[in-house]
Amino acid sequence: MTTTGAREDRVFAALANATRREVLRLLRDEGPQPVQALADHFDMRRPSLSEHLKVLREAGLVSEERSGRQRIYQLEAQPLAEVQDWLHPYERFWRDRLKGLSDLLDRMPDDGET
Amino acid sequence: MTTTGAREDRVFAALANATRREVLRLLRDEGPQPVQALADHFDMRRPSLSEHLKVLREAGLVSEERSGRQRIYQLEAQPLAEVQDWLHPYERFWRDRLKGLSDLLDRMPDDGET
DNA sequence: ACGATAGGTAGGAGATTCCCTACGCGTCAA
DNA sequence: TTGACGCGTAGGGAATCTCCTACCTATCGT
Repeated sequence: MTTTGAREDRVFAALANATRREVLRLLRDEGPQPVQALADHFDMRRPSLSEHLKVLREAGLVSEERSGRQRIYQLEAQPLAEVQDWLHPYERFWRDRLKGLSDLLDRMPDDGET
Repeated sequence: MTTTGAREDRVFAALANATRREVLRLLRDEGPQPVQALADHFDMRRPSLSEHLKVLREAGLVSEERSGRQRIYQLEAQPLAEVQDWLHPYERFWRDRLKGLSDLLDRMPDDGET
């Protein structure tokens, strides 16, 4: 119904690469940009960056808008909102855990396992 | 400074697989379990699942605790908290954007793309 | 029309992923 | 001790990833 898992696969896989995460950061911090401006930040040939942009596009994380002979890329944050939704059911876990842990450590000084 | 990106690579890569995400969900919803109990949920040989567990371990997403000849796996949510932290600077983006979008959709009923 | 510029696509090399079948190691029950 | 059980590791094969060097199309300036 809502998820085959395939969509999330794409988003997470897109995020599993430092270059692509840096592209997202650049688009977030510096706004929409053409490919060349992005490419200047990387030690990589432009066609390789083009493929990273393709991965990001197919994950829905960026969109392109043609402007003359340039392609202006823009951040599309919706898939990231979905990641946050996915994360949500785990939230109580690290809350409970960290809170309970510090609590525990506070009141039982005997434990000390490896 | 704080990140080479290598750690985040591992976490995102670990999450970029439906089997591994399902393992995390099982550990979250059903609590700590030995490998065999997890394996029962998948159409996959046990050694393959073992490798998925290894990936999750190396990403810090699960921990194992030996109990006799069993290995009890447990969810470790801290890397997910780090993912949420990573997500945070993007949050304002989808807030702004979705608000503007629903606004737009509300007042232009003509759209109808393929 | 011509050359330069912006950027995507083709195809290939090397690494990595994801599954498999063997097999090895430690633990429990007899 | 012998065997069965729980689980990891070795090694291999097909697919995918990530980079590269060509090369192609479209647009701009002259």
